[in-house]
Amino acid sequence: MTLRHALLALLGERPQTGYELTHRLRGTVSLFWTAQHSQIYPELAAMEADGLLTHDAAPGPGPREKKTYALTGAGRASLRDWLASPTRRRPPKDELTLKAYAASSGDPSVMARHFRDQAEQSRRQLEELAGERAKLEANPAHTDPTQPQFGWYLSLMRGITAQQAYGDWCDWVAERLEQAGSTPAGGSRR
Amino acid sequence: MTLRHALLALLGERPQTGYELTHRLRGTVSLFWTAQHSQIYPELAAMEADGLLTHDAAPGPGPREKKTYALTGAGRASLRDWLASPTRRRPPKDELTLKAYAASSGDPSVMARHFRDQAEQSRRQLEELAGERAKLEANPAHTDPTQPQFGWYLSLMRGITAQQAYGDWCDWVAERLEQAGSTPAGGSRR
DNA sequence: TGTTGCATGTAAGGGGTTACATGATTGA
DNA sequence: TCAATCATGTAACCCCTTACATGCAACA
Repeated sequence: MTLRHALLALLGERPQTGYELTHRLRGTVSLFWTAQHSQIYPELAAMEADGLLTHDAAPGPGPREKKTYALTGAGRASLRDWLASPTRRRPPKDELTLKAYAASSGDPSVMARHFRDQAEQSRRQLEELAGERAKLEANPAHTDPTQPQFGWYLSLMRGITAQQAYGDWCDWVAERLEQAGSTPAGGSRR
Repeated sequence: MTLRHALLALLGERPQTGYELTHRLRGTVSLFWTAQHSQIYPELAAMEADGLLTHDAAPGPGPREKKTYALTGAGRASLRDWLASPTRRRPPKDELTLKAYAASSGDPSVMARHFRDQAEQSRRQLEELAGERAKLEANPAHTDPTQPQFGWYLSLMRGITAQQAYGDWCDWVAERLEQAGSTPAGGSRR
């Protein structure tokens, strides 16, 4: 139940609606956590039932009320507990690395193009992230550990360094595959 | 249904039992894909029903037969198709980065220790991976694109570079948090 | 008039983890 | 005798994605 912690983390900054939370989990936050609105709305209701949240209702644009959720004391305590608790790292699932693992079963030149594409995509995303970084660094709040921008900056840098490593690896793999593709298959010995 | 592709990738090297596959998905392969036996056995049965696999049965140690699965022609074709198909990268979920994001809601010095621990753990795992790397590099097959060791090497290097970037980031975060912890909270202005 | 944004909800189904269940052989 | 390794299977439950469903306001 880590979605719960993600929502506590986001609501720790300020009260928000499910709609806002959904959009934040598609923006920069999506670099390390994602969720659909269909998951978020029921979870917010469950968290309120558990006493972690309360909401203010206002007439909404559609047929239903607009609900702005805020942390309760218990919610804030739960957030602090989670931040202090040990983190178990569960292994990421990366389909592209899996393909690299099975490289000997595929066509080297086709796969090389594949990895080049992925590297290219990675570079494009890095440019976007560099823009975000510049924005944050222009604001001195990103060095103040009591401001949310501090955490934003830390996690953005994770995104940038991870993306950098990923892109570099893709290029390296592509090179190895291209070398393999130019010398005829099975060209070593047999 | 990517578990299916992972199993195709592993069986592409040689025929194996569900038990062997389970253990490989806990060793080096776990760096980029994992699965439990409770997931694997039914999937192998489903793949056989779909004509991708066949099995040889032998008397097993327990009450049931031991089944060694091998790719059929269709299985091998499916593996090649997958390798040539575009990969959609789905965002990884990283709880530690989420905690960094929420850093302003926590105690800097407690969190700093947390990130130091994680960096330490990362370094220990890197040592293990370096051992694996040395083993592979001692075997010249790791440069031959027709040998499974070629793919093993590619994916192992992904694990190493990713782990390196992760550990470095953890250390960097810890430093920032330690600086914050030494100067009294809210020490900028107000 | 048609699309985008705001705003909330439910349902179906796939994927994954944890736990239950069985039983022989080997080594401490 | 007790634990670990080999070996396969099922059941319950949680998490997540995709799709269905509603309806107002603003803008092109």
